[in-house]
Amino acid sequence: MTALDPEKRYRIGEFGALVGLSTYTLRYYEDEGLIRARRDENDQRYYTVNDIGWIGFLLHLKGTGMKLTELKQYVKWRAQGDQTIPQRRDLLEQVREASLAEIREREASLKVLSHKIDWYDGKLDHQIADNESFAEYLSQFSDQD
Amino acid sequence: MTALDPEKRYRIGEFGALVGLSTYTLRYYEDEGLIRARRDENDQRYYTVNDIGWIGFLLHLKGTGMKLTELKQYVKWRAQGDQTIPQRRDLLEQVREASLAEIREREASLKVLSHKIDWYDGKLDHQIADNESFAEYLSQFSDQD
DNA sequence: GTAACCCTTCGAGTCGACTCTAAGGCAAGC
DNA sequence: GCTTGCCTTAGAGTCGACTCGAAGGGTTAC
Repeated sequence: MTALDPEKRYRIGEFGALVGLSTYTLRYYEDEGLIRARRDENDQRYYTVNDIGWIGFLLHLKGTGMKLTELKQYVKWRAQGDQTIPQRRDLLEQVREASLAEIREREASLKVLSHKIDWYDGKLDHQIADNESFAEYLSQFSDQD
Repeated sequence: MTALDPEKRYRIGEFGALVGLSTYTLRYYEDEGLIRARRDENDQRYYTVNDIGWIGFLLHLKGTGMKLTELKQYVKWRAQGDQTIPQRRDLLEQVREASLAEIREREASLKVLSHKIDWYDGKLDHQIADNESFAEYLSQFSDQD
């Protein structure tokens, strides 16, 4: 069991590599108020393993399709304490619905794409094209190809 | 049963409303070689119900996350006839994999977001915050909030 | 007949989220 | 002592996919 030292200071470059963000992006996020970094006696930023949690959470939110502006609003509310929990909850709920809708749309599109791949596979299987059944097959998707 | 007239000519504005694209976008796609429009004796574009199929298919491909550049390549190959079927198939396959990977990532992110919503709901239920269990709960996600 | 629509070219603007450069300067490791 | 990394501010550049505007002119619908 290698225990990670909670005191270890990661400088911005090292930390960026750890969380998968460039130094540019880390500073950019800091400018935008999404994250904070502590500073050493020479004003150089440093992070600890503790900071991974929050950034990971942020990246998950971003991964749902949440925009930076929304993230900024969220962080702002968070800084205002527990009385903004309803707003934060509602924002996340709204993001969740939008994200689920996008997934559903994408899945529908993927279905069409997959059928097309299947059709290509069929066409590749037996070189003799049966254009009659092709047209029939395609009519399922209102796809003229 | 209202049969739609396959001869009916839709001008660009009407057709755009039908497929959910602006006239700008339709002309743009045409410039990019993705679609074609017939012209009347005065060089005005027109479309028929027949054109809906291809555009719908395109929009489905786009809906999987396929980029315009990829779409353009696809259309180019399509114009070259059946000998490019393997390339087209492979391109679609590649798009499919990328798209599925994105869905999986988004689903993982959504799980985190949903847990957070649940947690807010719990917190809203009983006003007395139990910070001990909160920290415990969050540690699941390596989320410091 | 007049408003609303369509045509062309061509270039500029928008949005989102970075990404990088410049300029000038400190700091740490080998 | 020199390379590499970090600091600042401020602004420019990138990518993708539109979106719009101007200019100048034809067309369609009521």
